[in-house]
Amino acid sequence: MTMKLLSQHSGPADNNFMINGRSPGSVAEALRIQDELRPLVDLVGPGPTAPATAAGLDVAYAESGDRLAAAVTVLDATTLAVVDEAVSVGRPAFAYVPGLFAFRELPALLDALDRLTVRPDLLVCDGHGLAHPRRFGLACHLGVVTGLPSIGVGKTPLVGQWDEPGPRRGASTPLRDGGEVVGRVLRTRDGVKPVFVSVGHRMSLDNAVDRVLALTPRYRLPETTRTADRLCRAALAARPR
DNA sequence: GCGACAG
DNA sequence: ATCTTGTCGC
Repeated sequence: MTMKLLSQHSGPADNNFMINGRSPGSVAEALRIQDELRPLVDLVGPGPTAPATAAGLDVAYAESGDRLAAAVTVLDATTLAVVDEAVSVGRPAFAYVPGLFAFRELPALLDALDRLTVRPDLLVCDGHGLAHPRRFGLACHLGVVTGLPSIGVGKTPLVGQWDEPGPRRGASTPLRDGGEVVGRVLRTRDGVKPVFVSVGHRMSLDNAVDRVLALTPRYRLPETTRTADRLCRAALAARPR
């Protein structure tokens, strides 16, 4: 039983997704919030090895850039069938600033999460977790705020250096930044460009890599991300202008 | 000072 | 993120 839910939110004012219940009003404030929340990240995990469900989260923007749709899809982790989904249409809550990306999409994503009827066992985010300049990317932020285990899967790097992984699915190399391993560069399919996997919250890196591979039976990106991507794009198309 | 820079 | 034309390959 797939539940489709659509909501409208007016912007940052009605979203309590951080310590004081509103979006930051400046870069300085956003940085301060990251500093406050970062210690709350659970780096021990190791997280669920056999989650019943896994959620994909993604956001699509209108060409004007003044409107967005955030989607969450919950998949049966074994069959990869969608068992629940929700969308929220709204406004970007913050300017796009690399390193502060989460503040832009978090309100809408949390709004969508609130509308799910199923509480997922794992969040798979389209963006980095610990592979972030201050070790607090979108996946960490989402994990801390929801309390759910989370993984970051980025399509392009934000920080770090790495060696090219082998050409076959499953090959991976460490992603290093500032003398520490912050993620893994993972080949999810034979011969395709690798993705950047990092821990978000309540997960070990090894488990995160395993979960991503389990969610990637056919394409470069996890099925969770693909279903969420289609959903938010459809939501925008359904409400043009 | 000059680039790089998730989505 | 989104725009954008063709091209290569299954």
